[in-house]
Amino acid sequence: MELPTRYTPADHEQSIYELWEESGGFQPTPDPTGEGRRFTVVIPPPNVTGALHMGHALNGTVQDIVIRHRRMCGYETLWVPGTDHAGIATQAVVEKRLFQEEGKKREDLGREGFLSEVFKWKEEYGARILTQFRRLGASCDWTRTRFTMEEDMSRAVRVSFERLWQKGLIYRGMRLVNWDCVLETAVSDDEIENVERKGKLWYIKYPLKARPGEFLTVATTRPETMLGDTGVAVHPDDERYKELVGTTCVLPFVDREIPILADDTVDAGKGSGAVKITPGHDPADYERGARHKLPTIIILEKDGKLNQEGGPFAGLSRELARKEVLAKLEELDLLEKIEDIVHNVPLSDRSKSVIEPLVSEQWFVKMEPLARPAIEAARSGRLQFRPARWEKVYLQWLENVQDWCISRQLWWGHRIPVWYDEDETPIASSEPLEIGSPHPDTGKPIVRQDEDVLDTWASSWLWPFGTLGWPQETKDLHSYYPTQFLSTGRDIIYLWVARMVMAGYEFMDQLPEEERCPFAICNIHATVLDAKGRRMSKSLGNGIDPVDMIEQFGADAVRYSLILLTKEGQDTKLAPEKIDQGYRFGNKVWNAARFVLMNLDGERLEGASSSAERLEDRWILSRLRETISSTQLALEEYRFNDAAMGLYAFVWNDFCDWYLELAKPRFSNPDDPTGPAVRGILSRVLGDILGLLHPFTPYMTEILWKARAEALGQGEVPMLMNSAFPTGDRLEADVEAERDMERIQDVVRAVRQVRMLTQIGERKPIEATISAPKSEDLRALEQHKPAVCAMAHLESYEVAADVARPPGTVSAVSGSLQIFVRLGEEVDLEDLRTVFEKRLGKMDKALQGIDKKLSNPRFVENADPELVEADRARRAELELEMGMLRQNLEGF
RNA sequence: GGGCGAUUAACUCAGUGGCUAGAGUGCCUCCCUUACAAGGAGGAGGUCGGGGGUUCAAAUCCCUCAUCGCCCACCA
Repeated sequence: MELPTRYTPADHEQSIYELWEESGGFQPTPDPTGEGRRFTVVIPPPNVTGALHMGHALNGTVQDIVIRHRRMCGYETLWVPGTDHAGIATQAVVEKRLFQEEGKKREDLGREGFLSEVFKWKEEYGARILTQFRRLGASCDWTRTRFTMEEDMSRAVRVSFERLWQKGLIYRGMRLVNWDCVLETAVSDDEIENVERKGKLWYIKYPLKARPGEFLTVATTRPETMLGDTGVAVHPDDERYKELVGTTCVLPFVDREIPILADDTVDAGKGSGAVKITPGHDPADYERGARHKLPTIIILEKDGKLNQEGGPFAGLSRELARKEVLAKLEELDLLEKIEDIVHNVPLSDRSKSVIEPLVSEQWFVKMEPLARPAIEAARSGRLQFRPARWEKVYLQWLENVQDWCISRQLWWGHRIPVWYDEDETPIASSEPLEIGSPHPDTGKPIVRQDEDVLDTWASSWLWPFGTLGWPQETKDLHSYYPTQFLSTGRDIIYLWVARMVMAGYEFMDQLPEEERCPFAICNIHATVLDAKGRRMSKSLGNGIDPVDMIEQFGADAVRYSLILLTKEGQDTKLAPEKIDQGYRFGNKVWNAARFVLMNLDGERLEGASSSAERLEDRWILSRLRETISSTQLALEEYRFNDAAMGLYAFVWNDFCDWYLELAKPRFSNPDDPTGPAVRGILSRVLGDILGLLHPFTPYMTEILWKARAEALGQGEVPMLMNSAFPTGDRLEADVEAERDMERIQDVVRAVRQVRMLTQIGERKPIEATISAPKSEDLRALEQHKPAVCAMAHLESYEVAADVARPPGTVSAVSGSLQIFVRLGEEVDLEDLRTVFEKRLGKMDKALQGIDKKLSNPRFVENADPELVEADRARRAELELEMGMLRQNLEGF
């Protein structure tokens, strides 16, 4: 196979992906060890409205790394893909499009007609994001792709609802909910966002009933809601108002007499110290109203217009009503003053419109009983968060959990499986009830099904087992539940993660307690920000499209860059040029592989690891062993960044910069007897590098794997994806080789430094004399002359335990080693002197630090003896090296 | 109001009690050396946000302040 000098991802990615998919490797295959190890991940189902963004790309990469790694380790792996119908979001998108393109509202089409429009839309766009996941290289089992609105999932939702109903955990009630006036539905507390905005605080005078001409002033940011007031509250200890408590005032415009009462939730320091109570339209007032048994008056229609309770303002929109109310108050001289303030305004996540708290009839789930086992799951360690600090966030929400408003006044979603008879007696049923059939409890004919649909999370919380077939006892459910790893963003810890855990414990009760938690690890990935540290968003237009990046740099580069940039859970600022780092690394691997392969020539190379003939061979194999084991450990512990950084350093610094360079003269010389050995080792190390990198950069490694097999004359080999992850089984740690190699690197670097700083020239052949007072250094340098000479471009050198500086030479110093290099006539030593002086300065500082420690008896007594010994040795070394540096500086 | 995270080289980030505090990018010098110039070699550059404390020893642990960001909170 001819490999171009640059890696060109676009030429390979699609065909490689097809090969993977056709191989069946994305589908689970039994653990070959017979131990039955399984590893399951369910994808956080992206919204069908969505397109891949950087958060998805990062999370997709993380999941794919885990899955590919476990697959290569022999686990029976399954990664379940799918999409979420995302009730509100999708309905809003389709409604908007319908209105813009055809000028129609959903009511014009009717429920059936509208739903078929949404399904059409879903068919057209729903798969797009999954296609983009494929481009990323995601090794999902696409034969198991699920959608939260498909029939099986709908049934799962109905069954879950019925079960909660039977346990008495579902109730219907008039409650204050967050109302989205644009989408005309209730939304949950978790779907609103408080945004700080400039506003005004209006001070309104309410006439006192018993004292004509006197007023009680209340302050409000929402004057129009006064039409729904049914009381005024002051703090019980507030001297200003004490005597008014128990009396009444009269609400302007509607002439309602409302009581003035004392409530200790009132903050006397805020506003006027008196707060109007609007139980129908304010959460705090709802509580106060209930406490004091005040009536609740609802003044808004579903679309935000005032109803007949608005009196003279009936029919106006809430915005207009506010203006009119204020104008009228002004006219009546009831407006005392106006203050400018900054306050929080609740906005709907979906429509971005201001939420109106509104009392309405909704369905709720009692959450406290469901929360208990979910809390216990985290406390007991059965569920672990990565990073661990997110556990606190999870627990805090669960411990203060509010009942869940699960009804939505939408059409796109799972219709609430509740039917009513002619007396409006409700009954939940997992099997749809026919109109006219008898009500299971009352026997009276069923007349209608509830109009509302369920919150979208009422289906997504079933995802980890619903996708595996629940409520049926399928083989998949048996085999793959519970899952091992879930990775998602922090913004849905409450919305989704906590609810999935609750659902797992609640609905998987056929399993023993310890197997119900839907996943063992919940990984909260980093947030990808723009270059300025802002969230990427459509409105800011600062998003970086992963698909663009994949097209420009390749999927491997996007994956590797994202992992290099995101130390576990730490947010990252991303700019397109940062993807370049991943590409450059890929290109480095590509070229290293190309170089190795062009020198293999179809030789059969076996037993590479046992034929290490030279120091560098032993060294690279020892380094390889260390890299394999640290990568394996990091991946087992979900430390992706550590793994990627470690591989980066091993491949680039150890393998390319040193081993390949040392290998060059050996196989370019046909007479070199170590040629076969070096080729064997190169092929071995390359093979393992490809295996280690495969979870991170699957495409490129797969191509190179095939090329390697060809170069080795192996013919058809299994794809890398389906091959075993490298193990260091046949490798041993070689401490001596690593130590010797370090000395050699020291010498080479020292010579290079002298060459550069004195402008001898990097490659000019020179001779050297080395003083190596330590016996092991002396041995190493005598033994490994070819390596030193090759890398430092020395013709030859002499080495002895103690050598005086020969005349006409300058010396490079490294540790206890001194390398004397013969210089030409006119050489400028200034740069070298500067560097040596600077180094001396640093070393002197270090020496002082050590002296301070060693002269302190408490250190010598308390510290680890090994540490003290190390410091003594270090001190001796420093002194020696400094002495040599000084001597040299004198000679300059 | 409460909680969490961040603050280390010009930039983006590693480093959680003990080597002369590291990497990538950028910068300076040299090199097209037959894998890669999207490369190689060498170099410059940091009082680790401020202050206090614990310790023989602090970028690292504790307290406090500052700045930035995120989340939660009845937000009149």
